[in-house]
Amino acid sequence: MGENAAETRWELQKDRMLRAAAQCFNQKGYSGSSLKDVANILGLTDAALYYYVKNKEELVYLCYVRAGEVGQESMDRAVAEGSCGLDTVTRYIRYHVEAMTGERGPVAILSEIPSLQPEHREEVLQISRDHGTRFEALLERGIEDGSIAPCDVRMTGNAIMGALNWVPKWFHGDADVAENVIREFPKILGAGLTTTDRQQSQENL
Amino acid sequence: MGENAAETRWELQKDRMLRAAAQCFNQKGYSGSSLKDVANILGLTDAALYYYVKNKEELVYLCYVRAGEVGQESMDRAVAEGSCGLDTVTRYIRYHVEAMTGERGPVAILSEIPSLQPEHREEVLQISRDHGTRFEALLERGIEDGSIAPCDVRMTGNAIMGALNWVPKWFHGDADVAENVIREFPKILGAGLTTTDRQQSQENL
DNA sequence: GCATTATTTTAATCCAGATTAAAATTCTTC
DNA sequence: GAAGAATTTTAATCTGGATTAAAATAATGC
Repeated sequence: MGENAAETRWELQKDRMLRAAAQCFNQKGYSGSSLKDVANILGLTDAALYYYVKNKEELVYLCYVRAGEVGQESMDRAVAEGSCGLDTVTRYIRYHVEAMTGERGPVAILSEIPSLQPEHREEVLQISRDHGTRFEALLERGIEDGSIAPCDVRMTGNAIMGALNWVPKWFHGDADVAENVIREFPKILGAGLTTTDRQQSQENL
Repeated sequence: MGENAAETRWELQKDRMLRAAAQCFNQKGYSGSSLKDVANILGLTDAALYYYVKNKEELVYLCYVRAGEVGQESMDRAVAEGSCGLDTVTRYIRYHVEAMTGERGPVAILSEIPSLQPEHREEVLQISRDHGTRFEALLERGIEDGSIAPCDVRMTGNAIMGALNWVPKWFHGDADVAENVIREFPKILGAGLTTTDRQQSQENL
């Protein structure tokens, strides 16, 4: 039960590699990132990566699993510490953004799931679906306890998760920017959930 | 002056090709999409695509230019028809979502900009930046005319654009779903801009 | 119907970048 | 400081999918 932080050198290097890969994939795209690019960031040779991973597909796969873990951690913490539904959702947004822009980053954008081999693809999709379902459940809880105005939880979830998923696309490690995201994202995304004046400016068209 | 709809067969086919490519890239990713995949959708052979485009890079490039056009159209229309700043922003969101999920879709996600050749990359980046700037200007206008609560326009813009940019990732043409997005996205994203109760549930951490 | 142009296919190349095997280096332990 | 394991590199191969050239088919105007 004592396997929290990576202990062996191998595990440490592997985690470094996954971050380097995430950085590459987010910035250059999957096809635009050669193993050499990833290896360069680590000061290694492309062939060295094969000591940690079977092939490029497994590298992406592990990036995605890691991204899923980061999301789950944020959600777990939010659920543990949140009071009402809205508070929990807002915390999730904040914690998730904090993680992505901070110690756990960079986190890979799940852009290439279809390139994964069937078993890996299914697994990642399942993780992703579960995460979405968990988030929608939070929204429903908020609607029940009255902290969130009634809404289509599927679409609302899509909107919020979209905004979050896109963060790694434009965030490149600037600490000042990180501060701003952490402050603003929970505001803009959370505030949209409470308001009752939803129908305004919807009249015509 | 009179070049609105594509007229020649060549232009029609080319537009069909761009949509097919966007669909492929969004679903399978760039690397996961072979020219054969794109050609199959059109009932063609991969080599036939070279009649319309110099190479795969240009295909992506044109997809991205087209995506930019769709965004601009939505913004133009919103600016033309909107009243206050908030109304314009809300309209932009609705029009953009309508376009992406409707007649102009599918629209490519700008995931592989770094794979473009330098000139193309610069051009697409410029289009993308301009679009972001225009959107931020809308937010500022709304803050000035009092319809939008003061906020970090850069981050708020990132949040909203992220939610929008992610749509093609999960929307695959279902008309019922389209209805829901069009109804809910302006609500959730627009409502977050007006509220004054922004600071709630921000106290602790 | 024929000549010309537009469009697509067939059948090769061609190549960057993934992958592999063996050798070299570094690290550990006694 | 030598044996053995862990890690990385060097130097090849290997390959899918992009690309190309020439031929075949379809469309159009006369």
